[in-house]
Amino acid sequence: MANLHILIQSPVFRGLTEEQLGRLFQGLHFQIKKYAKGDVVVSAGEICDRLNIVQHGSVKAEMNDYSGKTIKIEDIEAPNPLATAFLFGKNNRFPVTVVANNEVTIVCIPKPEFVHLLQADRQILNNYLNAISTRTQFLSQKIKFLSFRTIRQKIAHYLLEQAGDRLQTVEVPHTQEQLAEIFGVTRPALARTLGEMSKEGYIDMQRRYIKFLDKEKMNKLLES
Amino acid sequence: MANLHILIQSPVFRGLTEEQLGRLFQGLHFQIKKYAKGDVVVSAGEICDRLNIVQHGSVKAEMNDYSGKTIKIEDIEAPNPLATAFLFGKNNRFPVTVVANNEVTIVCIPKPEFVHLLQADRQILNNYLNAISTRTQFLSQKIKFLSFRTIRQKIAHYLLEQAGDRLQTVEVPHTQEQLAEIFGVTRPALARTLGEMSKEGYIDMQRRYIKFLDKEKMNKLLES
DNA sequence: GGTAAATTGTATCAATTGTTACAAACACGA
DNA sequence: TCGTGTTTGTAACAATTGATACAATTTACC
Repeated sequence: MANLHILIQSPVFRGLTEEQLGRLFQGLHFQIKKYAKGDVVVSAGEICDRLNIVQHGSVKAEMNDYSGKTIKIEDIEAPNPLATAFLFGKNNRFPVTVVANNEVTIVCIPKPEFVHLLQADRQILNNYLNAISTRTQFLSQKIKFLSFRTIRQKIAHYLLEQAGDRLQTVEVPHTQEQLAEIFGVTRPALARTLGEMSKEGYIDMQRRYIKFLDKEKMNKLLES
Repeated sequence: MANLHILIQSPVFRGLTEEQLGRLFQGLHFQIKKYAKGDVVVSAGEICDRLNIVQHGSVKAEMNDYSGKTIKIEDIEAPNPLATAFLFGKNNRFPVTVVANNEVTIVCIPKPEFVHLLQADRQILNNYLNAISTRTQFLSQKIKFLSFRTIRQKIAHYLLEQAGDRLQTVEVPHTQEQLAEIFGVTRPALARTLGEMSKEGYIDMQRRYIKFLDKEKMNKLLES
């Protein structure tokens, strides 16, 4: 059997020993597919009825906008799975087209077989549930963030979150450039708003260190 | 054993027969808890190490903003589960405080026991995976939507999505008020933008019926 | 300590959207 | 048919942010 042990490093099979992995894959019905650079691994709209894991190489996920132009979404390196959110759920079609970046091998496990794996091994089950759940949590957070209208609100939310129980000073672990990226705003707009909030007595700011002056006032920003 | 058959209508146990459900719950270690109106079912920050399903009655999920004021997030009616995304994944703490709206009973299955159920019954496994995956898909869609900056882009995205393969006319199944809500903008702003796009030759609009005049031009709006 | 690169502060103007208000068109039941 | 409530069209002004440019400050490295 080919070099499956690399799969132990994938989020789905992590935590297994080589023996366990070997045993589980014995008698399992699966394929290993090879692709050359530029080959289409899956097309957008195709039914997702199998778990694909990149074994070697890397692939890119692309999307077509409505005019047919393709936009690159992300790169997926070995040994990571493709589109774990579309193997189950209401929408069982790949939302993206996946293209090989170089010589690629893909481990391809049909959905019924994978369900067997989930039932047979608690570690795999936990891994998979954790992976999807973590993603859901991440997306929820992101939406919460995007739903704040003004930059002031985003700043307030971010700082209060960072602060947690600490009452005084927060060291921001990002540059303004990065923060602006996270907030989805331009860097000067962020700096301007920080400046305003400083002048208006919300915070006292020394570069990366931000001190709360009036938490109450700041909380009110988030109430609209 | 109490009236567990109602659980068959919950997303987690749907598709099971009463016999199957009965067999699975025999020997299962679980609790049924009762709460009076106003009781706190779970507090925000509490560790989520069990699956809670509302068996009778309804509960509300609340969140504290940073100033301690509580905001109602949603109501959960029987027979639906609480916080399915936080039983697994990196963050295992409830993000919300759950309070009983009336007399409530909650079926409470410890995580290890629930993992047993997932392994023992393929239907439950599929139900649970489908539930989380569908939610992930929903959130992904929503984020894609929120990531469009201008109202024109949101309109273009929405209309092209609605149109699908149809080339001509779309009937919008919402009022402008509702659409504005979905887009996260004010109603007059939406109407204004629709008017502009009409004048500029993107669309021809008769109330709920919108006709594409220049799909190419519209696609270009989404390319920034 | 000095220099180049990175980071931050600030300013100006245009574009977009929110806010508020009111009129016009439509839908529906009496 | 006539009102009445809902939905849509439109307008004026304020607020917010994007875009762009450049100066000031800090940091890192030699």
